[in-house]
Amino acid sequence: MGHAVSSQNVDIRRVAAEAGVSIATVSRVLNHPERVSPETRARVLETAARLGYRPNPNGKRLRKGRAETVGLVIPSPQGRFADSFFLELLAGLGEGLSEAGLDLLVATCPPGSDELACYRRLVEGKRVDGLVVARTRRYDERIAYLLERGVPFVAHGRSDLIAEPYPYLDLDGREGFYRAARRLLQLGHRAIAYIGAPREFNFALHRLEGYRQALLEAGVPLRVDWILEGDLSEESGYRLAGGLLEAPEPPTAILCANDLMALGVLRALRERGLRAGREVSVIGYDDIPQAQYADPPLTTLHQPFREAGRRLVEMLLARLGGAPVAGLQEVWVPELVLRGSDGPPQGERRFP
Amino acid sequence: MGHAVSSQNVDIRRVAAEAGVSIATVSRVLNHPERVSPETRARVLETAARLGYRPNPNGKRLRKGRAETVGLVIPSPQGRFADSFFLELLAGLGEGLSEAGLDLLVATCPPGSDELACYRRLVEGKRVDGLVVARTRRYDERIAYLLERGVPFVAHGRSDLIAEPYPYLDLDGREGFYRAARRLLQLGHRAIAYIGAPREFNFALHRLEGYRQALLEAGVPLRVDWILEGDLSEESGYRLAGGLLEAPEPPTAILCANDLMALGVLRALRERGLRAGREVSVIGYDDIPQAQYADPPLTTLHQPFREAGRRLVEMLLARLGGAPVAGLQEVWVPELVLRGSDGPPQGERRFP
DNA sequence: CCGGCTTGTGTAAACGTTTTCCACATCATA
DNA sequence: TATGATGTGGAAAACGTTTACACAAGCCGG
Repeated sequence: MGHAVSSQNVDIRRVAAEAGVSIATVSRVLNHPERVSPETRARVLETAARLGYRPNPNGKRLRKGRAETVGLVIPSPQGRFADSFFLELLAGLGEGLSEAGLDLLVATCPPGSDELACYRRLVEGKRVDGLVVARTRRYDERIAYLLERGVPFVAHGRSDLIAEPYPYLDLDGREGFYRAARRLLQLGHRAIAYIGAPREFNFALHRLEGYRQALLEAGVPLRVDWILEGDLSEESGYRLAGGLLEAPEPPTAILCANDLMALGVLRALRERGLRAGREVSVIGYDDIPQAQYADPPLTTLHQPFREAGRRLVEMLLARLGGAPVAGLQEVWVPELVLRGSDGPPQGERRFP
Repeated sequence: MGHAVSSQNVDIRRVAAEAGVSIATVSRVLNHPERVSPETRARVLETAARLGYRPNPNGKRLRKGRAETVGLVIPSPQGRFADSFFLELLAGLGEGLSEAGLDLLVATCPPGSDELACYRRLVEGKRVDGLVVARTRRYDERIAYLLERGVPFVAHGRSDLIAEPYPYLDLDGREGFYRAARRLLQLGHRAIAYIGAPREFNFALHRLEGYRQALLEAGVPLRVDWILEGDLSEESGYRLAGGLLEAPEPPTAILCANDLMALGVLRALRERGLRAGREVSVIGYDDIPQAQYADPPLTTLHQPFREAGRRLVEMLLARLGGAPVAGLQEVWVPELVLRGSDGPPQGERRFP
């Protein structure tokens, strides 16, 4: 009945005194309830609740030698931070972690500073028990570092050039773009260009590979002047699309390694009076929020980032619990969501 | 010369022994360098560096009774998380905090759960020394709670219904929309509609007030059927714009309380074959990344969230240092950035 | 030449937990 | 009734810091 007390500074000692037991017992009630008799357990729980007792995390952390915290480093680029990926991931991570009673430590890495230093600060400063590594690169020095130090972590995305096994959850860009390209081929397209991502990123090669495979299977020869590399920005999509469209023989479809570049392509089309989904088909990748408000709404590959975040937490928890890496490698297939930016090619069209 | 040692478990005792001093001296060297003689200081620093010593934050936190951590609670709505606001803010906070040697604890608050519980967990669980409160509401129970408990915090945005003073940094929505409305008036518009935000949010009233003031000063009577309230989503902008445009006497300009709704308005216009910036002018608020890629690019009010984040850290630091609230209340004026979605009204136009 | 002040360092006591012993009942069993 | 086995709870030792206090040495002015 007693309502909450001014829980200003109630520690385990206070609870113990109030309940007429030793602090060890209080601790046991909270951490190993089965090792204490039901009567005392009930009594302790009651007084703890009455006093509003919350174990001080720092005492706990110090004693247990753990941080009870998981880290995430977000690179924060110079300009606008258009990247909702991290926010979605964050939501998933946060939900999963709070259920597990762990804290989430977020460090942002300013553009200039080297990223690895941020990781070092968290790891060597014992601020986290484990980490989530996002946006993996082809050879990812962060992963190499964490493996070398034996720090538990999970990666969102693979890093193909790292031999040693580690836990990851990846979205299958190869399969995704294989499906996207097949969609275009089935619509009748044969002149399909590809605007890719910097080779540094691991996913860049996977996506390109999906595109190649689909075309080769369909007997469509690859054209080297239709395989471009952007920097993932809207601007670069716009620029590269301009080049493609001005060429004597422009493609009838353009596949983009991310939505931002696809939006740039849409802009380039609009400027030339071309309609996406009619004269030229465009497919993106990521399904960022803007995609559905684009004109026309962008056909793209959806990646369930929030769900990925939740799953990553489960995997990390397993890893922290000592589970072997073997069972902790997953690849999900992104879903092709059809909107308005793709359609059958229009045979008669010709533009300079 | 000696290169880094296997810094696996080097604690202050180890450094002390190696340097031939007591642990107190090592601690002093690190925390109060001036209280130790230059010679020993140099010797200790050298050995600490050689051993790769990093003070264990948990020991420190326990002893000092502080968490050395600042908290931020991000509400994570159900659907897509289109809100780059938090990411920008996060970047600013992260940069500022890491300079100050503080950690940033991010908690995400799932839609169902009550937000206050998240704050309570952080505060009463002694997980943070201070908090940043974003997206303040007209009467903000989070602020009331923090004030009541005497927890240091800074708010991004004001909460008008709270009497007691507290530190905040706000963007002046009144002034912002006053300027936006004046811009439209100067272009010659007289039929200006307003799509606002839920009254629950504090900024909603400020923005509306700016709109009203500008119109009243210009002698333009307010029309109640032109003052609408959306829910900040693209969808609601689209829907409300539809209503405005179908009316017998549609407005020539629409002011929106955020960019997302403005994008919805643009979509509604496109569907009706109307061009934003020609037949109807549209101005948004926030300058989200999508704004510059919209068709046409959206004229809007820019809010420097990252800079705000940095400043908020400074303010919070001052507050943690015991500075009085008085000097910690700032209001910045957002900047009107002209893009393509506004223009002079076209007198002869009429549509059903 | 001595009391007091300054300067530099060491000793030891916290900070609030968890956990490893141990001690003590209680109880069934021989 | 002695003897383990079992269950329960207490005492105390960590975990790695910071800091109040004590102490020794050196310096100063009287």
